[in-house]
Amino acid sequence: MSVLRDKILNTATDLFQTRGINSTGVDTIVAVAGTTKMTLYKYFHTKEGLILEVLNKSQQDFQSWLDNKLNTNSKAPADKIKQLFDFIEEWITSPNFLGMGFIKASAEFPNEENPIHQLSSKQSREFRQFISKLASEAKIKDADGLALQLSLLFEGAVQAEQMKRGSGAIKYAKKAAKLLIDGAINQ
Amino acid sequence: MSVLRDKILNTATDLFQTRGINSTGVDTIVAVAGTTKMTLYKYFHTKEGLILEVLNKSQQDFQSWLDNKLNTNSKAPADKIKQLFDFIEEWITSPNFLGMGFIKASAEFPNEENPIHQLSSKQSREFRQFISKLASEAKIKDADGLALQLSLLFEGAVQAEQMKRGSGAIKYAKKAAKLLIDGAINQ
DNA sequence: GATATACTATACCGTTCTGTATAATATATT
DNA sequence: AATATATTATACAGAACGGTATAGTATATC
Repeated sequence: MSVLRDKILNTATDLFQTRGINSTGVDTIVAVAGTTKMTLYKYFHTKEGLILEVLNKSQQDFQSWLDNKLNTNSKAPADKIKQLFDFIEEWITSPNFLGMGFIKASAEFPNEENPIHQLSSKQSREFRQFISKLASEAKIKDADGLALQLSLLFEGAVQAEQMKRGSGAIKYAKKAAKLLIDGAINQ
Repeated sequence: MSVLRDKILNTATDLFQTRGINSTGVDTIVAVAGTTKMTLYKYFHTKEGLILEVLNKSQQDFQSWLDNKLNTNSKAPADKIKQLFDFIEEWITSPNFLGMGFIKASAEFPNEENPIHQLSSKQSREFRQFISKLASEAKIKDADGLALQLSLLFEGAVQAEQMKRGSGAIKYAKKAAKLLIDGAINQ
């Protein structure tokens, strides 16, 4: 919509990931974005509103990127779930990788009543359901079970990479995922 | 050492887990612990010092609990790694479970230069090395590789449980772990 | 009884936080 | 030229933050 609105959104996304959400004040956001608080509060009514929008946009961007990768590279339904972790590896090892929004946000807002925690939890659940859909389309019997296991490997690998850049965790997550997927297919 | 020192440490541990570290002020800690700031700053020179001690004690407590479980229940070396996730399940599903300190702390302090992040990262690495030692003693060839995979499942399951209490993620993590362990043994 | 130690109570400092009020400026539309 | 809109600049309110200074109390030891 507005160029300044986008600039604020992108700046906040970056700062939240690199410095933490609670440690990033709105003054810092507007200073880095090159605007003022009045403009920020015109587009986002509260800091919490901004955080929620940042989380939503981050997840949409990630999901769009992944959808595109899967749709252009994988033909058969079974290929998609088999290649899923190849693209996740590409995403995690990219120099632009700064972490997963909903993983960090849920840790900063641990209370399950908190709207930010609830959105994080929802995004995690929806991503798991997305994997489950891929598994279903690949005619895997216990699609939900496999999806849960793969999501654990995914979140574990992201967590490991957030703790130590270049951890190499995703390589082993990929191997484990392959084993679980092959096991689920031959069942 | 001192009863008040312990009270502050335990109160801070609880509040950090349930409300977040940055969202918990020292005023709140002393109020809940039933003491004053003067006493807190007598035992812990800074809030950061308190956070570091909380993380250390939490990890020591967890590791001691797990060591004890493994030593009293598992006889043969191979039994230990096979039963590891049984005890992790017991820990995660316990009503006292509030999450893993180093996972949340690393998310709240994402900068790798930060002492709190560095301690979190160290604790994650040491736990992985602990699993690797179990695998080695069970004569597993790629002990480090298996340990990394199991730690991903572990951290993924903890993350899932932090997001949604009663997620049931650990049940599927256990199944996946069994598959990976059996695969690594028959190699 | 004097002294040391542990702790409380309270007030405060300087800073930072989210959020708003007010006035000025720039730009485009009518 | 008049008007609406977007944006800046700045100051500030009110609360919370980490941390300290000061004075007083309770308890145990010598």
